[in-house]
Amino acid sequence: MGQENLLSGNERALERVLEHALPEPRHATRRSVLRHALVLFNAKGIEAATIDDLRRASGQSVGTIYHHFKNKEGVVAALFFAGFDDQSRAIAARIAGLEDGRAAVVALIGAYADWITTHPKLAQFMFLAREAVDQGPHGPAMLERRLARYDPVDRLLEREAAAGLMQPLAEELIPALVLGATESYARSWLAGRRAGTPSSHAEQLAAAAWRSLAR
Amino acid sequence: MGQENLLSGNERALERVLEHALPEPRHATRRSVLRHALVLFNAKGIEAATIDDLRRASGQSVGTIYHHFKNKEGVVAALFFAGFDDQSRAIAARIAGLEDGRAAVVALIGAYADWITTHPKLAQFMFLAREAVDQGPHGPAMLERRLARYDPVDRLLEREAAAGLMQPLAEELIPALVLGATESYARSWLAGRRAGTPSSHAEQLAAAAWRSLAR
Amino acid sequence: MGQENLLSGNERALERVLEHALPEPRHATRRSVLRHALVLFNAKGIEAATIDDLRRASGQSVGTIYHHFKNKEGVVAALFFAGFDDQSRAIAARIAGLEDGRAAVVALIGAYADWITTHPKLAQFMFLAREAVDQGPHGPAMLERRLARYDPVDRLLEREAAAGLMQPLAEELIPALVLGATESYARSWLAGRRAGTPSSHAEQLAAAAWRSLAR
Amino acid sequence: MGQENLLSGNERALERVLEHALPEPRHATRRSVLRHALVLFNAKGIEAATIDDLRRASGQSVGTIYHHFKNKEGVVAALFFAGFDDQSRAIAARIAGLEDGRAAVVALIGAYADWITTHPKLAQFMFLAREAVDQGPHGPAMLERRLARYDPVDRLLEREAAAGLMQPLAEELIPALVLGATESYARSWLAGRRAGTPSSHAEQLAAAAWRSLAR
DNA sequence: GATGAATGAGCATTCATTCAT
DNA sequence: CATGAATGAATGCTCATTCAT
Repeated sequence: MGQENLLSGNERALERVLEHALPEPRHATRRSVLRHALVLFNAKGIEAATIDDLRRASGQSVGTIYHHFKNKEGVVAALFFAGFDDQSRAIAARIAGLEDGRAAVVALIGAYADWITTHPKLAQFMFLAREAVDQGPHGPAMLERRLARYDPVDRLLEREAAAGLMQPLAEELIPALVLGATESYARSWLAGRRAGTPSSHAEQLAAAAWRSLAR
Repeated sequence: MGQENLLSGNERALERVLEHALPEPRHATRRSVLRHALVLFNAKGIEAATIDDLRRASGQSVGTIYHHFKNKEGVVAALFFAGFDDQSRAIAARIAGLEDGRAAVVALIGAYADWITTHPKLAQFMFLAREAVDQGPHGPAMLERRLARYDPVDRLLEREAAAGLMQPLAEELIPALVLGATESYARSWLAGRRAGTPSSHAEQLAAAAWRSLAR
Repeated sequence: MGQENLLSGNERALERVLEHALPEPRHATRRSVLRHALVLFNAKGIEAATIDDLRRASGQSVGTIYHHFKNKEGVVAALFFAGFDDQSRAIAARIAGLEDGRAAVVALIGAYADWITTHPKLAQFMFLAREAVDQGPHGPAMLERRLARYDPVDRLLEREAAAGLMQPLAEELIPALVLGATESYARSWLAGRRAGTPSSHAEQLAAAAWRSLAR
Repeated sequence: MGQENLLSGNERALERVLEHALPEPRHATRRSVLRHALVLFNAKGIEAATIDDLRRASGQSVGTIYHHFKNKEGVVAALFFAGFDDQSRAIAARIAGLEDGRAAVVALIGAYADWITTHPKLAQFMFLAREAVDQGPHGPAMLERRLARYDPVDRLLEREAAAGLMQPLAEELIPALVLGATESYARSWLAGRRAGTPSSHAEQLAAAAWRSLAR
C-alpha cells in the first residue's frame, strides 16, 4: 500500500491540478507552497493568512516563497490560475462538439457542478480570490480567459435565440440565468449550509436553467 | 433652493436609510461617519480602509469614532445592519398579504432588484461585507434575520409544492433558484459589467425564476 | 549644581538649536527623538541606523516616532532643517548691515566656521544628510533657503565686481572660491584628520578666500 | 565603421580606465560588471543599488558577480580603485619634473579638473563612494595612496614656504586651500548646478588657489 | 568558472486600539 | 463627549550571501 492511498480524493484531485500547471520536477517547491497556501487561505482568509504562516506551513523559507512567486499576490494568482484553467479544461471537454443549446447548458452546468464537487477547497478559494484577482494586475488576462471559456455556449445560445427557440430575453441576462442559481447553490454548499453536493443536483439545476431560458 | 437639491438620488436614498437607523439629532456624528465609511469601504475594500482614513474623511477624531462604534468591526456592522434592515422592510412591504407563490416570487425579486438599483453603493458594500459579518460576532443574529426575511415566501412556496403546483425540486435548491440569477446579475451590474439596472430587468428575472420553479 | 552643568558645551548648543525649532513643551518628545537620532546617524550612518535603534535609544515607541515624524526620512529632514536654519540665523546675524565685500566674506566664513566648531555633531550630520535631503521631497525648499542665505553676500560681491574691485572671475566660480576651502577644511576636521578647529583658522581662511577673489 | 564610433567620449574614457585596471581578455566579465555598476550606483545610490539590479543590468548571474568580486563592497572598491589610480596617474604625469610651487599647483588643479571633466560618471561615483571606502577594509590603503599622490606637491610647497615665498599659513590648511575650491566647484558641476566644465575654469581656479597661498 | 535556488535575519512601516487630559 | 498622543505587535518584503549542481 503506497503513499497514494493516504491521499483523499480531494487531495489527489488537487495534486492533479497542480501537476498540470507546474509539471516540471523542479517545480516541486512551488507546488508544495501552493498546496499549503490553499489550506491557509481558506482557513484564515486571504488577507489574514500571512507569509509567515505560509512559510511555517510549507516548511520553506520566506526568501524561497518570494523567489518563486514574487509576491503574496503572486501566490494567490498562481493558485487561482491553476484552478481556473483546470476548470476551463473540464468545461471545454464536456462542451466540445455539442451543437444543441440545451445540451450545452446541461454540459456546462454539469461540468461546473462536478468540478466544484471534486475540488471543493480550490472552489472555495476561487470564490474568495476572484475579486482580488479581477482587480489586480492579472484582471485583464482573467477577463479574456473568462470570455474564451463561455464563448462556445454563447454562440450556440445566440443561434437558437435567432431561430426563435428561446425566450425573448435581454442578452445581458443570459449568463446570470444560466449559471446564477448553480453558483449560488455552490456557495451555500461550500459554506456548509447545504447537504447535497452540487453534482448531485446538477440535473435539476440544468433543467431549471433551461426552463428559465427556453420558450 | 435648499440643500436637498444638491443631493443626488443615491445620496438621498442613503440618507433615508441612515436616518431610519439613527433617527436622533444627536446621532448626526454617527451618520456622518457611516456616510464616509461607505465610500471608503467601497473604494479601498473593507480591510484596506483604515480608521485613520475614516477619521480624515469624516473629520472626526479617532477617539470619537471608537466612542460611537466601539470597533472598526462595529462600523462595518452598523452600516451593514442599516442596509439589511432597510432592504428587509422594502421586501416585507411588497410581500405583505400576498397569498400566491408566483406573486410572492415576483414581489421578492422586484423588491430586491429595486432596492439594489436605488441603493447601489450600499448594495455593493453589503456584498463586500456579508462574509465578514456572517463570520463575526453578529453572525447568528444575521442568520436569524435572514430566515425571518424569507420565511413568508418560503411558506407560500411550500404550500404550493404540497399542492403539486411546482416542479419536484430538492427543497434546498429553492433559494438558489429564486434569487440566484438576480443576485448574479446584480453583482455584475454593480461591478460595472452590465448596462441595464436590475430594476429594468426585474420582470424578466422574476418570470424566468418562476419558469424554473413552476410545473 | 543643577543638571545643566552636566551638559557639555556641544550638548547645550544642540539643545538650543532644538528648542528654537521646537519650542513648545509638548514638543519634548520630538526633541528627544532628534537628540538621539543625531548620535545614531553620525555613529552608524543614516541608512544603517534603524528606526529600532532610534526607538531603543530614545525610549519612545515606534508608533510615536512615526506619529511625530511620519517617516525615517521625516526624522532626517527635521534634524537637517533645525540645523540649517540655526546656521542661517548665525550667518545672517553676522552679515547684517555690512556694506563691504571683504567684510561680508570675512563674516560669512567666520560665522560658518564658528557654527561648525560649536555644533560639530550637527555639522557632521548635515554633511552626511545633505545629498539625501536635496534629492528628497524637501529638495526644492532647501534650494530656496540656500539661495536666500547667500543672497546678501552675492549682492555685495556683484556690486564690487561691477566696480572693478574684483578679479575678472566667472560668476559661477564665486561660491566655490568663497566657501570651498573652508568647507573642505571643516570636513577634514570633523573626520578627525585635522587638529585645529575651523574657528581657530577662520581668519586665515577668510583672508585666503579674499586674496583669491580681490584684485 | 566599427563599434567604437558608437561610444561617446565618456564611454571611451571609462573603457580606457577599466582596461588599464583589468587588461586581460578574461577580465571582460569583470569590466562589464563594473561598467553597469557605475551607472547603477550613480542612479540609485550605492546602498540602494542591489546585487540583483546589477545582475539584471550586466546580464551576469549572482554567482558570477560574487565569484569575481567577493562582495558588494568588492564591486565598489574595484570601481573606486580603478578610478583613483587613473586619476593619480593623470596627476603624476603632469606634475613630474616640476620644480616650482606655482607650476605644481597649476598642474595639480589642471589635471584634477581635466580628469573630472573627462570622467564625470566615475568622478560622481568617487564622491559618493569615498566615505564608504575610507571606512571600509581598504581605508588604510587609500590613506597611503592619497598621501603618495600629493607628496610631490607637498614637498615643493614646503620648500617654498621655508624660503619665505608663501603666506604664513597653518600647514594643515594647505590642502584645503589648494583643492577645496576646485573640489567644491566640481561637485556642483557634477550635480548639474553649474554650466562650465571644471576644465574650462581650471586656469582661474589654479590662479585663485595660488593667490590664496602665495605672498 | 557559471548558475540560480535557497536562506533568514533584518527593516520600514502600518494600524487597531487605549487612555490621559 | 471629544481629542490625539502613545503603543507595540504584526506584516510584507528586501537583500547580501552561500552553495549544490
